[in-house]
Amino acid sequence: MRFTAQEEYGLRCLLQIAREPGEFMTITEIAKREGLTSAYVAKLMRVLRKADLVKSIRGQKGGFRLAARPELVSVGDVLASLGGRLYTKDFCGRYTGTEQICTHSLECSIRSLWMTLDHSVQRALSGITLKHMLSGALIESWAHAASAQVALDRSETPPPAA
Amino acid sequence: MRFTAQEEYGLRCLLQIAREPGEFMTITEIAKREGLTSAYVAKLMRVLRKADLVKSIRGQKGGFRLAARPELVSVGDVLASLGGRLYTKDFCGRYTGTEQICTHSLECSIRSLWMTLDHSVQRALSGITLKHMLSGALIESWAHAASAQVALDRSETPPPAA
DNA sequence: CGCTAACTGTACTTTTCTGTCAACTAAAAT
DNA sequence: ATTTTAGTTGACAGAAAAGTACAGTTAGCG
Repeated sequence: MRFTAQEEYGLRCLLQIAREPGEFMTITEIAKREGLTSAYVAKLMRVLRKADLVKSIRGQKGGFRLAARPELVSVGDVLASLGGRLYTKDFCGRYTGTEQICTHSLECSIRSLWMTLDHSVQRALSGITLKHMLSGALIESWAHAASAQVALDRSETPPPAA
Repeated sequence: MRFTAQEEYGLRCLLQIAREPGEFMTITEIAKREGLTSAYVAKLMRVLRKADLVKSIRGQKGGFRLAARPELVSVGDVLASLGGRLYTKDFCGRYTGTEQICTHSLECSIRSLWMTLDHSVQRALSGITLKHMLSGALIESWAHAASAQVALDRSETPPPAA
């Protein structure tokens, strides 16, 4: 179980854009700030644009901005766009037979496990928005040695009820 | 964020072994039950053996058995052996500078996010053992439309306090 | 012993994911 | 209109993961 490069770098690029609200940031600028090549950033931005997470304009004065305000953008959606979900319905199809059989066989203990883990991750992600990331709310929650979720719930900017 | 093939198939093989307590199961038998090639199962079993999750004996009458009773084997440990942890300390090293700088920069919001997710996954996995997987406790927890963790806590075989 | 069944280890091939490149299109400035 | 800046696209090369092949070792059995 691991994060993909696309998730890591895509989220970073999105956060760089989110830091300058209202402005359009160019690929070159994002690349410079993150220490990535422009070509790679361009590829990542394409994914984010297709997921409607950013809006782009071309030509001079072009660039990218968030499609919505940071407090409305769930990190869960961002990661799902960049790297997909942990568990999807077609997961079983690649090896196991029909879903009915699967449900009663040993393999499906594993399917349930994957569902459980996906559920946990979604739960943890549900209340975290780009704004939380920008404000350092997550970092603080660790500094206080409490669970991230609990700390977020008490922070100055309460997350929406997912 | 996704599961590796090694996690999926390695855990399946381990569960096949766990189904026949006391016996030694051969690679051929495991491969047959899971529909995998013997060569691939052999590779997976090596990983499990090096993690001390199974014991092997060679020669005729050889095979594999669990190194410990199913109720003592945490699925979290199994997955960590097969695919590593979601977040590790050296994670930042591959791109960011020192940990101090990292803590106060934007990238570290991401580091905190990865830590949060790792924490959630570990929490979900902490109480799940091979025995739970075998007994169908996870499947039942989904059938009752409750969170897996809650359902497990109430099941006939209470998980150890992680 | 010698044969056979079965695990062990290394090296190899194939596939998938990362990251790059070059050619293209759009918009603004002059 | 031309030039320049900047996003768009698809094809490609390198790296990592997945899966295979094969030669070697161990242990039972006759």
